[in-house]
Amino acid sequence: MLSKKTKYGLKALTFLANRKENCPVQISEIAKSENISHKFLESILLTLRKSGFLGSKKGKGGGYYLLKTPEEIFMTDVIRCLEGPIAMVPCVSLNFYEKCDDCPDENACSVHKLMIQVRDSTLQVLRNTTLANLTQ
Amino acid sequence: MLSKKTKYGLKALTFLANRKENCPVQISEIAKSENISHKFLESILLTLRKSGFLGSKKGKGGGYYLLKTPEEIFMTDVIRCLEGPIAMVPCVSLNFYEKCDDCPDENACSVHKLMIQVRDSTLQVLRNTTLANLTQ
DNA sequence: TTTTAACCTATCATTTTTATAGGGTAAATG
DNA sequence: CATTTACCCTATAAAAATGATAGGTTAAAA
Repeated sequence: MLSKKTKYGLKALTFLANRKENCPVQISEIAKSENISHKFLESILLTLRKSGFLGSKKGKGGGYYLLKTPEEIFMTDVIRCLEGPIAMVPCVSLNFYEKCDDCPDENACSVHKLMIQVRDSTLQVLRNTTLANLTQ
Repeated sequence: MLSKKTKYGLKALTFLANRKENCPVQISEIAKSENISHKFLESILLTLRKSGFLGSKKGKGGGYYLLKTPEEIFMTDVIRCLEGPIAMVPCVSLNFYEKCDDCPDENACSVHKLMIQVRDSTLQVLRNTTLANLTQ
């Protein structure tokens, strides 16, 4: 299940990408338009800024804006930033690998086998989708 | 992230499918072999029995056994039984559909759009994989 | 009738998720 | 240079989901 954090993050990014001018947009404006709690959205945008997706400006007329063009923002990167691993089990994760406690040999594990296939098919979608594909 | 419930359930099913004879196997034997808590596994096998994947026999020589051949047990069905929806958001779920609170129009939602694609690519894998593909 | 092993319900502990509180800091404005 | 604005940051708490345990019940075999 996709967390609200990731869902809201994607909606906010889409909102920014849909604007004609890439000038700072206030948290409040995004929160209101997308029905998101202001404070919760604030923490999400902060994460996106720290990961290099967004820039920010303080004070009057401040807000958040995209640091890249929508075409350059890949879903793999956004989801890994907000949601964490794309794989459904840590033992098949490319970026967040972890060994399973209960598995003596992961090459013999049936779940491992299946989840590699699921991961790869999900990756194929996410790698070929950018923020630009979500707009309009 | 795949729950332990689903993971353990898949491992147990694979364990049963890998046996030469389809005779009752005790919970304890599966639990020991797969490093799963006996009681937790018990509740999982109960779920699988109630959904028609497994049969059971009480008393001495009792245990659980497959009710279908491994070729007839599809990953879509097992995962929906143990994990719930395959989709990452309820608004794109085929079997567990729910409207989102925050979305006035889901056809205009960027997340909705993306998650339909992810769902479909995952489904393609799970629909084409049976328990038989996980064995040996 | 004793033993075995599944059946069933309730409960609890832990972790994760979601959300809120409240003050701090930088920038624009007049 | 004071005031307002709006992002920055840490801590915390409420809620939900997950993982695990406890303990007795029932059916079947020996």
